[in-house]
Amino acid sequence: MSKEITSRADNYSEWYNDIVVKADLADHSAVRGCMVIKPYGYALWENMRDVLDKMFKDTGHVNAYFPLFVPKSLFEAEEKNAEGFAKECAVVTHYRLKTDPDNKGKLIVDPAARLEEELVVRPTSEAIIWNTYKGWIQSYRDLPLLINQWANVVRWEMRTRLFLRTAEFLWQEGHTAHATKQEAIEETTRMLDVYADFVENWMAVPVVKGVKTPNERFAGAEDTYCIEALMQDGKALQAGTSHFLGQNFAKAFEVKFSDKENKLDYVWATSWGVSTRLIGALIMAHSDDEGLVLPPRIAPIQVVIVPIYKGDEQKAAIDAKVKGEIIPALKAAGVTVKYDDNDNARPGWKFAEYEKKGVPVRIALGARDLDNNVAEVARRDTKEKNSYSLDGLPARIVALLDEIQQNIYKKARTFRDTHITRVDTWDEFVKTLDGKTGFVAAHWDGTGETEEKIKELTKATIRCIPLNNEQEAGKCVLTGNPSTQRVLFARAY
RNA sequence: CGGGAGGUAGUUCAGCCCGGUAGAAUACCUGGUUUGGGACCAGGGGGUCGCAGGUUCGAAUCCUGUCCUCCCGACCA
Repeated sequence: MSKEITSRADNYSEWYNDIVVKADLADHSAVRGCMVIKPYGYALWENMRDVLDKMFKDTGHVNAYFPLFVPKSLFEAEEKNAEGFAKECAVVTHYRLKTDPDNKGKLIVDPAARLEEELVVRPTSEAIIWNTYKGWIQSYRDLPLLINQWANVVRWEMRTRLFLRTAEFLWQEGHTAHATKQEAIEETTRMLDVYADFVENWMAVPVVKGVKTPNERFAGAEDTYCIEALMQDGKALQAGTSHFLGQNFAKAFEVKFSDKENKLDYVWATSWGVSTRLIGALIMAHSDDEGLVLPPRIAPIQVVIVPIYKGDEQKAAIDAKVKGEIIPALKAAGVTVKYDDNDNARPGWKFAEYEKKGVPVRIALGARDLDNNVAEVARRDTKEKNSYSLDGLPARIVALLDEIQQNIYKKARTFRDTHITRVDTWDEFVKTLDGKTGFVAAHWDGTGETEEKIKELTKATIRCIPLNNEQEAGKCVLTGNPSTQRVLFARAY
């Protein structure tokens, strides 16, 4: 039945690709490393975006839009940031094409149209934004400046995977300026909390909040906070980051403000972002060998209704019930519903199709059901089917959607919790990574050298130092040097 | 960027070694019968064989280049 989708056991990578393509989320494009997000996938992104956008606005942020291009001189102003991204920047060098004199009908880059200064296609927007903020901020009265933008960015990746790592992707980036260090740090953690709230309560993906080690930190940041999620194959995925940028960008772009005492000081900055990568996380956290499994709260279609009938008479009776009563009631209850009465496809085909696409609830309604005043309700997460009375059906569906949301979160949560393994020896460390997989909580001596060595030996990186981490004396799992706390290691996407 | 595999109908693939009028299944269209887990019968339409060169009387097939995809590495603040 599900022969179209490679099973996870057979080939996890292919399974992932199959889900993306066959659930109609996205396609490869003619451009290397770039994807086409299809309407169903984009609808999912729009739902995610709308929820996040509201959360940002509820925490005082406003949206704006900054240019795609960053002059190279601006880009290089904050040295560490520029260095960090240098290897993966697309660069615009010319502004004109012309007809190839040697090859009619073909175009070549016009060598006479070279730009005096190259333009970097933004891999992130700190540079252009801080250059702009310089003109917007004079006094403490202009602060805090709380701006977000929804945009595309380009990072020239060697190896790409739909949603997880593409050369161009969609995201939001928040860029804020504050009068005090304390306030900027509070903003950083506030937005981390917003991300965790969204990913756990809307996407139903449990996350660990933590801080990155200096090695894994955003280039140009003082501290990088992150939320880390665990995928079904036991690999970790960074689902969002929030950076405390200190005064690095303020200094690089000369952004000063006068405080109440009329003293000049550099402002304090944060930036934070989540991207279409979240869709990759969503897929790998919940989906199964039959296809996508979507949490009801962000599913583009929450309920699909499939009529089962013989002849026009039965169809008319079902139509009347569905269009006249069920759909209006569901819509009134805030449920997104699709009635698929397309006569070209048989019910069985539709069942398989909507399972593949991860629609949380399916209602099948036939003539027999009408006689009994019931409907067959199937849930995507457990594949259970039950008949429910048509009286009170909308309320039952609303409750069921909520149950599904809770259930898939719990399932992912249990998987995550049982895949955090405390280990104290190198032997266990390696065995856990290779066998059980998941997060390994181990002592680390705090040095970048040890972190590098472990990465080299096992391909595992320190995903984060969890927030409010328990302090506990121990010995580094690799070097045996003293350590004060355990950190989370994992192989990661 | 290295190593391997691949690109032929909307899709999955055969044909290529050994050059000679482009194939199957499925999807699609028309008509009919159907409809409770991927329906059936009959008829029909659809492909510059990724793209560009070359060899040849003749290229999906041989040669060169190039683009794209997949797998494994390297890379990934």
